Amino acid sequence: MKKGITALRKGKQTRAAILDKAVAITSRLGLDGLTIGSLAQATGMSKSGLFAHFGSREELLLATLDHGAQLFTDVVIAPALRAQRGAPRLRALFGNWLDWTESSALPGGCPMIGAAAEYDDRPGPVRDRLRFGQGQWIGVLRKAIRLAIETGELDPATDPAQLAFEMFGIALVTHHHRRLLGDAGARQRALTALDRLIAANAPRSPARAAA
Amino acid sequence: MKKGITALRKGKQTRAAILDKAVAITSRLGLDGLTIGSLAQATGMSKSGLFAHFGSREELLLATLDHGAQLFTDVVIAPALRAQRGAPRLRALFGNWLDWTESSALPGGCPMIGAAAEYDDRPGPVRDRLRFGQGQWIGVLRKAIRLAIETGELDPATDPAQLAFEMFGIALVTHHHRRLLGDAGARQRALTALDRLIAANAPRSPARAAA
DNA sequence: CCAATTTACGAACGTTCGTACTATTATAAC
DNA sequence: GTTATAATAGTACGAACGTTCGTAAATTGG
Repeated sequence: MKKGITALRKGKQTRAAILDKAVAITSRLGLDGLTIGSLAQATGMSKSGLFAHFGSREELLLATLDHGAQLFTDVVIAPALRAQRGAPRLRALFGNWLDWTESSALPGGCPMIGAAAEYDDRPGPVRDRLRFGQGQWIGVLRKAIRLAIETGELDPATDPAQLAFEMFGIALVTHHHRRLLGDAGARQRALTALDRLIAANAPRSPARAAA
Repeated sequence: MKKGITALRKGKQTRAAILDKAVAITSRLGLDGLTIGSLAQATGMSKSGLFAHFGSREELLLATLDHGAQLFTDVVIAPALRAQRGAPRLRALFGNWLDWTESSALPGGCPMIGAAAEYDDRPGPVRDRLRFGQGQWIGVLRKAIRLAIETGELDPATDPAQLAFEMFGIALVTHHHRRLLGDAGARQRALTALDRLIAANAPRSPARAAA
């Protein structure tokens, strides 16, 4: 038998394949649209065979969110960390974020944004997982902002939480406008907004960048 | 028999009562969560009796969106139009918008925002209706911005579309942070962000406000 | 008050939902 | 190669889904 470099056992790799499809479906139809039957059909498996991988639908939803979060980390965060800390990294994070919502693997945009809108008022494990993921991501954003303050590219008086909040808003409205309204210029508007956001938080006394 | 001042026939007023509940359910569970059965239970009606008012589930969804839009107009737009044109009206629109998402009639926040996230990738009458409503609202925002330019409270170089876009983003992230993350300070952050937005678009040469 | 019409109900349809069980096949370890 | 185990399929279930139909009750207009 051939064993790939990853040496994944059969079950694990079909599970991963299932979750790829699950993330895509969630992207288009939301978590509510992710049913065992439709997912089985999409993967060519039987309902019961697929079901055995997760034990319950809720576990499937949680696994899908985890899979999506892992994908997000790989595609959005990790590459941006290779950019120079400070403003370049902040812009890279933001740009990758916008790209992510247009990824071909996500026919309906960011699955977490959709899921958040669905589950923000439904207490339970799904919402908890969502909160955790979004909290992690906001933490990454805030840290990148703090580093930009350290490099002198942002004013020391900048509130990282406030700036992350506003950046998040731009990402959400970009998603909203492009997806729902078909606004092709949304991305450009988003970049314009980010520029103004950074400019508004530029150092008041033009101290040269350090580090 | 007593006939109210509105002189609504029986059917119309139960229909309105149904739609009130429908909007509330949509607020919490989204359009996907709005089922004939649950809505019948919430109103104390039979499934078939309720169904007869709409003829199909899709028609129920459309009627729910229309009802929500009407509510939005009454609660958010109309009162703000009594504020002085220009910056005051713009702030009133924004503030009413934020209040709307916390309205007691909407236990899960703005139903249109939730529905938009669900249906932004599902072509059909529901998405079309959603687009129309959101487009109308954006039009109102842009007009208010244009008036603020005319009164001299915003710079003539201000792009109404860009500013409306960014305001929309703040509203979305406020909704997101408060609902999902339980961020009680979201509203204050939103007002701070709006202030910054207006300040950033303040007239460059301090021409006195006209009109 | 009566007749016409609107409004609501109850029962049943076929489908899909999530899940439980059993059986069968494919894989991994020895 | 044989055996133990993991992975998939098959079947069936009760519940909920949207929808249809025939009928009873309530409301309306004359």
